[in-house]
Amino acid sequence: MDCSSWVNTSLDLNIRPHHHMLNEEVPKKEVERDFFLSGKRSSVKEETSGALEDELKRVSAENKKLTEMLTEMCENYDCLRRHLAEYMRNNPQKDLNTTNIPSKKRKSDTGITTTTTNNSNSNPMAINGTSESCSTDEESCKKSKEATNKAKVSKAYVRTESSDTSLIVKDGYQWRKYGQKVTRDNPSPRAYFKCSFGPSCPVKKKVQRSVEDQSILVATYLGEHNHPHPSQMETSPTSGSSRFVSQASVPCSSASLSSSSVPATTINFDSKKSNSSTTNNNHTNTVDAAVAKNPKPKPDSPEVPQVLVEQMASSLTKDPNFRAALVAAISGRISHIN
DNA sequence: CGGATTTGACCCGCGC
DNA sequence: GCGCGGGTCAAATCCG
Repeated sequence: MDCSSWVNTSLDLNIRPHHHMLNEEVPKKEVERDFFLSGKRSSVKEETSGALEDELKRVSAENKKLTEMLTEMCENYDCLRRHLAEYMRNNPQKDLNTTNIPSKKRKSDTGITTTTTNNSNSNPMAINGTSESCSTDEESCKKSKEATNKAKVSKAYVRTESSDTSLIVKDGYQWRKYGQKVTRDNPSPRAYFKCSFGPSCPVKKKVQRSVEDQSILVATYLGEHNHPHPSQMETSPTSGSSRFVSQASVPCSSASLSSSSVPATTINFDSKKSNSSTTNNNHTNTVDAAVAKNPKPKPDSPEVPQVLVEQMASSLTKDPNFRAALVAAISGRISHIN
């Protein structure tokens, strides 16, 4: 209610809410007038301004802390990104795909795999698990290019209970299964789903268990939902968290990566090359790629899950959508407190 | 009974 | 041209 929380901060926490004006035009005149009107009221004003100052300090400190945390996360992210780039250089053959089995794959399937192997790093539009372009070096790419231009492709890895044999990835959307196949390179069946949000939504997904680790489900999403996330429709629009879920863009952002319900992430196929020089909007791709690389937990690297968590956290903090949601959430919280 | 799932058949693109 | 394999269709079945 009061204006104390609306300090201009480096986090841009204050997006000029209506309170804001209290600090500007209106108060000046009113304070002046009040001052002349009654001394009693001016003392009240003094008290209030003291409280406001305190509040201001508190919020500023809070803001500073948040900024520091953010900076730290960003540094971690950069560090991880460098490591990833280095790793990619050292292991150019290893793909993001969970199947390391070299297969004489056909191109239709590899509208996906081709995009992973060529220079899609120049794709500034790829955001959060999307691959839109095949590059130029393959003619055969034409068709998959068409396809991928129409349907964005993203991938998510979801750890499930080992006892859980279903091919269900809970990402918040409703899916209708329309087929199941056993593919050659993987003994476990692949399930095909369409978004059940009417025929208007073209999104499809494939779900299959990872070859290396049967407890990991690999969900491949094709296309973008043209409707809001169900959770967004159900919950109040003022809820910061729900807004975040919906803004986490694209398909599948809320699937869980582990049994402990770590928020999941979308994986970009071509992101492994999504270059490290890109800034801001693309950084998530690189990290997602790193995540994508890790679905098969290496026995000799027990720290992997933690790394995943850190990567996701870093990725999230770099995500403008997430930041916007964070700002909204914090702003809401602060104003709620007041 | 209606919607969701299952599953065998079919289609189509690709490699040989 | 043929065979293979992934993706989709649609009838049958299941389930609430």
